[in-house]
Amino acid sequence: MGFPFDPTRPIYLQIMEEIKKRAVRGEIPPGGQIPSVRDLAKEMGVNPNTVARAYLELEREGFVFTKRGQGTYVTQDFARIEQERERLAESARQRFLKEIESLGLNEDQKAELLRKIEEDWS
Amino acid sequence: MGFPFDPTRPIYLQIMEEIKKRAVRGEIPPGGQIPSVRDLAKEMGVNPNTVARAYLELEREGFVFTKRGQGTYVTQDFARIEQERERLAESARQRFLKEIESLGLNEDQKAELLRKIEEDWS
DNA sequence: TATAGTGTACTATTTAGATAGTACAGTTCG
DNA sequence: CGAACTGTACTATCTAAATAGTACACTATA
Repeated sequence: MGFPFDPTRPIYLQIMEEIKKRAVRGEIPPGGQIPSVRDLAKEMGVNPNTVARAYLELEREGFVFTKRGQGTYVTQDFARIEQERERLAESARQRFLKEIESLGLNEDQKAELLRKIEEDWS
Repeated sequence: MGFPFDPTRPIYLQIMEEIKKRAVRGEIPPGGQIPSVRDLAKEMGVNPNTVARAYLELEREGFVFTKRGQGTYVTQDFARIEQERERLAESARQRFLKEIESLGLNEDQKAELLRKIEEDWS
């Protein structure tokens, strides 16, 4: 039990990211129901209030919607989910480039890094 | 003025990372003095106490040392700095791989990502 | 109709992070 | 010596995040 949270970042933000990833991976289909706040809280080992906050923010972003008394569901807009996948991939790429750039590596070191990534993906 | 901090992460951790990056880039040489807590606080627009905490943690890690009444200095151990560069690059790479993996991209999408990175580095 | 499962709205408490302000001891240098 | 720097050590206050507990309105279903 217990989700591997990064202790240096707010849990509710990490829950938001996890829900988005599950939808982007297709683990939850468009219009599909996400776990109830109580279930996910138990699954992740956190307080239900924290999950509720994550769902509230996700709804404000329009990524999920709620049916009162029934549950919370991922948006039915498939393009919205694809857009999220693209956005997450793009920000991961930019964050990586920025971090590497801040280290001032030389060409050889960058090439070596690239080689390792290719190795992982081949 | 004002350093571009990530509001979702503790400032003192980001200051620690910034000091390490400056040393890794060679901006501060081995044994070189880092800014005084008051100067860096002014430069970054934060409270001196926050910078002091970052320096304290950096000293616990052995990355810097202090001379009472004089200042704080980056370790003279060049290997220690190189090790830090390697560690930061490696963790950036792994974080990137993990993030991409969590999105469930297909081979084409991964190849496209790789192409963009190569483009940036060529 | 009762029961269980939804989201949601509270209050209260604790903790970590950040700020503000003050103070002090050690060092350097004019 | 004295002034201007260093790091460091306090106290106090504020805020965001997280927890715990309770409660309520809504919905589906046995």
